[in-house]
Amino acid sequence: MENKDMMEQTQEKEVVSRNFIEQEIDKDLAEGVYDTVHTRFPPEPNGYLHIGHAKSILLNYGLAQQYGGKFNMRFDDTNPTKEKIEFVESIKADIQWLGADWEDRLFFASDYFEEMYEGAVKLIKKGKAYVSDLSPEQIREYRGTLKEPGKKDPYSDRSIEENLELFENMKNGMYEDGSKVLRAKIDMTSPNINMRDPIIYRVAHMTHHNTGDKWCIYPMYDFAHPIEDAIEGITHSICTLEFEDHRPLYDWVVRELEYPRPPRQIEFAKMYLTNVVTGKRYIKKLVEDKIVDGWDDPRLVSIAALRRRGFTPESIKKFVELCGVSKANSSAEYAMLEYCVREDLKLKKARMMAVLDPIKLVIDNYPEGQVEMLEAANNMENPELGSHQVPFERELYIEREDFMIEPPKKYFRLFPGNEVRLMHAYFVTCTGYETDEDGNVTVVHCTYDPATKAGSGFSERKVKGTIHWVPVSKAVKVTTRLYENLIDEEKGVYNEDGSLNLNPNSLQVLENCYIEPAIEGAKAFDSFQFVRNGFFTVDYKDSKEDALVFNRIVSLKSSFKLPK
RNA sequence: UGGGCUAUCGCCAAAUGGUAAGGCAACGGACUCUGACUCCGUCAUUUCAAGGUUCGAAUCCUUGUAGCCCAGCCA
Repeated sequence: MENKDMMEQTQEKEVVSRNFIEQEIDKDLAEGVYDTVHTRFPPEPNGYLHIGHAKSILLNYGLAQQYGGKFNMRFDDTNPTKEKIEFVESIKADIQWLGADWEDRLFFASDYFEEMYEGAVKLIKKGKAYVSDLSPEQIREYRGTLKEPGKKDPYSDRSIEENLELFENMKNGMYEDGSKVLRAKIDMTSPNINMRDPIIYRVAHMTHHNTGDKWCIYPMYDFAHPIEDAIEGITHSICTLEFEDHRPLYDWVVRELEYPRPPRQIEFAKMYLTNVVTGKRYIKKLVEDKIVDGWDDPRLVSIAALRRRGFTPESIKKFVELCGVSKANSSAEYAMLEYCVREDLKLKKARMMAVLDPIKLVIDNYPEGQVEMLEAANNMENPELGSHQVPFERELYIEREDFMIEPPKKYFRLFPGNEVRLMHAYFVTCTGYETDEDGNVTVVHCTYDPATKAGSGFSERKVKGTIHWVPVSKAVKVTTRLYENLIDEEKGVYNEDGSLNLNPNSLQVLENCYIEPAIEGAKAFDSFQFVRNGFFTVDYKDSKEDALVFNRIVSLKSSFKLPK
């Protein structure tokens, strides 16, 4: 039964168009190049993960799932100068949160240092690698430029025996950092700079977070990565576009090292978000400069920040699927991400009323001191989420924007003489208002019609507007933070003079917000943030609770636009 | 003539020589106890440009144009 379902699903998938990576994999499988699919996510532990990594994680994991293959987690920790153990844990946590399961396959590139060393020795023995004494400056000089070929390294003719000895000496710590490197002997005149005798080992006397002081030579990415993939039996090594030029070298390494069924590198375009700072190094700098709270500041798009902002793993997964995979550089609109979280949460979460900018509403014909409990569905579209009670009384807070003295045409909310519905409660008709000496409205007066109680089936007349409210004496006062995305990338993260180009309204603190007392746990939170177009979620940094979703607050983004 | 890659609606993106999917956004309208949701409708005679091949081209060819990546002992 289950099998049948799965087959149907697969067939359905096949009708739908496949992305170019899936097509490549299909071909490999059909041609018998591989008989399984094994992918991996290989971050360097030098920072927190962000939305861009989510695409890679979910892509790699998804492919493995889809083809019934395996997915590995691997830290690409071949450069101890940049890596920290603290990032290892955060990365693992973020990936787990996203739901990518590496099962028992958690690896460190540094665990393969021995095999990589042997690989290097093998290359030397094949006459395909040599130790060079050139200084970093000389190496650069000899490499040539983008348009001019490089020059032969004067040390490239050393004998195999000499290279072997020198390389062993490198390993044994006989040379200072930067004084010697091991180079692959390929082609100094190649139009592809990566093939001009790339450095594959460098000397770095440094304590590694995983291997400690065992090594003082470390392999370079271009040499290490293909070996890591080959050792783990990776079939499809999926990475981003900037590594396209490195693929010939990747292939060279697995070929020269004679790995059977060598892995294959496939590149796809990174994902950017329009008008949002997505670069890892920018995020890092904003954190280090303390421009933001930390790596999980909700104005960022790190996984931790998105989590804190109320995004769910499902919403991010959906976003990645919606974006698709291609080789064209592109940047998705933030609206698409918001759509995904709305879509995911709308049936899943309880909703409640809240007022961000309160103004008092007095129901003059409602008995003073009377409190009545009204039933409010937690989610009107999903009755399974049940309901809660909201106390209703003579004095309420409503959103300041939900009242206007002189409304423009098509304004459906409260204004003198107009009747609206108080959500989950009664119809009220505005009878007047009070102002202070500056003319600001301080209190709105109204009368209610007891016959119009919600759920009573009243249908004699209809109203166009329904507004949120909260009981004055029982509402919970909270401080709300409204977060906007931080940077308009078109202007650049940094101005030409080096100053930061920040959105000054990226963080608004609203001191005077009220929420319903009804939902358990709500009191525990003191700050909120919102997802535009309808949802209001709790910032649950200090709570392990999932985000509550509030009902839409009309004043946040009304589709009613004031005529100019 | 350094090399590599890319170009399809405001934003993603499919179409693999057979007559331009879909989603987001936007805009109309219906519905509504959230101006939300839902529903229904509109939104590329044309695929960066110009030529060519073909009965037929987004797909093939030619010549251009634009953008991205590469000269770390980073990944």
